[in-house]
Amino acid sequence: MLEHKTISLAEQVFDRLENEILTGKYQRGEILTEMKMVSDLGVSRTPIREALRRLEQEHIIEMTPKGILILGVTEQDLEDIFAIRIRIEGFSSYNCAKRITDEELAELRETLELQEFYVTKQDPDRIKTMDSKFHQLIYRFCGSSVIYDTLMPLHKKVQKYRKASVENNTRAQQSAREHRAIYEAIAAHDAELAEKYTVEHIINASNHILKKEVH
Amino acid sequence: MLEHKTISLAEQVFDRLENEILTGKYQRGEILTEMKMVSDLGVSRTPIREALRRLEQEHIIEMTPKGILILGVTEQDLEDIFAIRIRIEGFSSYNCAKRITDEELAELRETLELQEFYVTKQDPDRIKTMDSKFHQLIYRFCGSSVIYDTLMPLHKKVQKYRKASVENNTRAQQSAREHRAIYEAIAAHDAELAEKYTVEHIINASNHILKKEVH
DNA sequence: TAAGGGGGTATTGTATACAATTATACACCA
DNA sequence: TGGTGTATAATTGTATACAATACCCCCTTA
Repeated sequence: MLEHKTISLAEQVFDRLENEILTGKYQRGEILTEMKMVSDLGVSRTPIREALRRLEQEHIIEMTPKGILILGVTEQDLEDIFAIRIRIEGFSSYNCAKRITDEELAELRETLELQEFYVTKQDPDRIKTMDSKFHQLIYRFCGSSVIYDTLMPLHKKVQKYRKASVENNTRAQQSAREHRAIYEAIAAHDAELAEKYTVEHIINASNHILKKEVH
Repeated sequence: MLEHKTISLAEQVFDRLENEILTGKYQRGEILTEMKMVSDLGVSRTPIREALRRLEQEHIIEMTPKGILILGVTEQDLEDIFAIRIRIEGFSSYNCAKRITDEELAELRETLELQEFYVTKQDPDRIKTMDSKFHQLIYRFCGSSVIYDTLMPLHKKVQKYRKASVENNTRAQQSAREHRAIYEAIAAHDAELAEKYTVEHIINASNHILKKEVH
């Protein structure tokens, strides 16, 4: 029997607030109050505070006596995030290639094909969603919750900056091709190749998003 | 003026529970209840739950309808942790060497000298404390909250397994020497060397803790 | 005898009431 | 006029009361 785990309000509030902050709904330095969230979300302070504690742990907000200080993700954070991802995201794909199941592979493939489809349709929002999901699936399928917990927060924090990237059609096409190469390596269970292609992909994404591209 | 930030009960409970779990006070699979914690800690459920949400985010517990399920850190987790630390901890030291201030350097040095002192005294508990603090200071002084947030949880999760390591006097001496080399490189602001020595140190620690040492 | 349903209990999940702390504005004094 | 102390208001921090849910045991019945 499938256990249909009910999602608590605390969890829902966390997801929503995290998403709003990481997509740039609030400015860094802005201060909210818990009571404002109570009226905005229609939920009592208890689950809101449980969510806020987690957001504080991720260092994207700070709970101060004046209210909830929005920190978000700075450009400097972004540089550090990519410096780290370049060093470990390949390891994630390496492990994934070694232990992925056929069923998981099918889900990864479907995500990739949707991404390719939306690239031809030039639908940036959906491209972004599938691009992001592709990476997240690899984190999940690599078989290590430690890798997942390490990479997931870094990946999520790039959200706001990723959108501009996929709106560039040339980059969107290139990104899809790179994902295809990573997928093929994983499907062939060629760990070394999957790692190599992933590192190259993160380097390219980093260069594009950080606007360090050589002309 | 120094702002003397008062530490909330939620924060204190988090620190205490995290420490108890990561030092192995509870067995993996064991189930506690919030009410038990209320009577143990003399604090109401509210701050306890805020702490539990954070521990759940770190994947060292799980909040289930039956109670608080202890997950802790498995041997497999440990392997993944070191695989990741080998790849990024050098980067942390690299940055640290580049931007550390004289004041921070003094604190790092004092910690190292205490470690060396306790090694001669053969005091495993204090060796462990100073060994751990040395790494944590580098995370702090590297100037990136992203690096800090990434490495700190990984480092903390090794706690339980580190103790056995420092009780081996030969390894304790070697570890102190390695820290000394890292410190000297950082003090000389030689980023490349600091990175090199740090990677070697993590590899050695990994080999020793994971008992993969070549005989 | 085995399978399925129902009630009771223990637990977490949520809302609300109360306490404590902090910042701010303002008055007062040097 | 500047600084300092105090009172007040707004916010977070904590405790408690209430709701919902899942599980377990036992009873019933085919």
